[in-house]
Amino acid sequence: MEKNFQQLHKCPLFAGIDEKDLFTLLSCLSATEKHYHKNEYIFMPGDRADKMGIVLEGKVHVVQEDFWGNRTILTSVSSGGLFGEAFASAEIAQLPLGVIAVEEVKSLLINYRKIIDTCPSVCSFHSEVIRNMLRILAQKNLILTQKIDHISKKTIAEKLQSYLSFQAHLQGSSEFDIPFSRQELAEYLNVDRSALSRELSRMQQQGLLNYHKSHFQLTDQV
Amino acid sequence: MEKNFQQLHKCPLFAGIDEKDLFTLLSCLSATEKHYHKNEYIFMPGDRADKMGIVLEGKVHVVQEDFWGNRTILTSVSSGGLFGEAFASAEIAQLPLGVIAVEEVKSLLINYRKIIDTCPSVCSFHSEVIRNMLRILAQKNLILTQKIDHISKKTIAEKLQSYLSFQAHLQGSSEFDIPFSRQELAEYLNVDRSALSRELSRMQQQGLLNYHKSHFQLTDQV
DNA sequence: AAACAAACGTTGCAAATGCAACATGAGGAA
DNA sequence: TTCCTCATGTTGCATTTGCAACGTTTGTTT
Repeated sequence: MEKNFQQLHKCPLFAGIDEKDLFTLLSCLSATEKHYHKNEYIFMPGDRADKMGIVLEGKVHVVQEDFWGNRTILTSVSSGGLFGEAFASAEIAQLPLGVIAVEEVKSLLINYRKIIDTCPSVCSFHSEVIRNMLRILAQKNLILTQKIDHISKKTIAEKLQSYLSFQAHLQGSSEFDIPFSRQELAEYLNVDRSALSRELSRMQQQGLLNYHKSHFQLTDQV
Repeated sequence: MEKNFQQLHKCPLFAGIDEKDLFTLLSCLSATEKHYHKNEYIFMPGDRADKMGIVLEGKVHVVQEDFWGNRTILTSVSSGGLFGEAFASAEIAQLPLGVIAVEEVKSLLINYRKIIDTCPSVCSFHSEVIRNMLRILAQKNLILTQKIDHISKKTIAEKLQSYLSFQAHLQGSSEFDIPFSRQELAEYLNVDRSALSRELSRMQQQGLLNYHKSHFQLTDQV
């Protein structure tokens, strides 16, 4: 268990909490460590959504199946990441999706009530965890909103303008590097890689921007 | 101010809080009511993101401008709705977007610190507000995730299968009504209305479903 | 240097979609 | 009833995109 404390310290849910207080906090939260084999379900669709999990080791997939049986991987969560936190916090009764171990997984499960119900001993770190939880949910919110903003544009060129403008603003300059390769950017924007290259090429011809690999420079119209 | 209390009672941020406690709570939160004229900015891009707002009367738009000056309306918030809550909760320094009054607006502004910092008088409703905040952020999270799940499918048919499967699951039956008109559904899925009609028609021919207006029945393949 | 692999750019072509124009049908008002 | 309006369905056509195949560049290995 000891070595996992290192992991937990990096987990955003425990940000700002002194390492020496972690054990106290974990017992206060009744956190339990569980191990799962490859392809084993951690949460099944229909389970009560009263728990959330932290991946300590390994990788899990959040998966969903539609009416006709088509299976989709919604997200992949690796070491330090959370799963089930949105359903627990939203106070949803039943999970509409499953969480499955992609490989051997060590995970920490926490009952959500233990987080929001103030504990009898009124530990001071408890309120810190709640604030972290708020920050995590809100940040994910913003990330999701941005992504929708980008991918809901009609054409690839518009998606690119939206994404690149956002990056320029984020990095405070019209010249910047993006954190994606072409293939990754294409996946993020839900478009074909070669079609994306084609559009970038066109936009450069039109004088909207210059680029090389992952380095971009947006240019004002003259 | 009195009549606005009715509104506030319906605001999810104050769910579960007794109406008689609202005034105490509001002063505890240092909530201030402000009025805005049509086209007046409530928040400007670059403002400190330390406040959130509740629309009491009227309607506001959350707007963004990209590098080349293209303006987008991200969301529209009307009576009872919140704005700025994600940025405040995410502890973002500066707002990357603006909030503008579409018409005459009455709004309640709350400093986010007042919500998460436990107040000296330790009012019991305070923790209720925090729990509400968590629920609101998490629910919005799920709504956004679902939308991304739907619109990130490649074809219109796949988007429809994703959306309709979700509705079927939500309503617990393979026969259900959707809360959208065709035009609204097309906007939600980011596709053309007539193209959407065309796909629905095809899917019915293929025996995947039956529909009439907003009533749908998903059918198993025989 | 030579050989290879990986990432990216380019392009022809077919499929999907947007767009526009029109048809149909249901419901409301006079 | 008749007329009108609005939501939805239908369809031809142009554009956009996905897909596949191939060319180019860069960096690494031997």
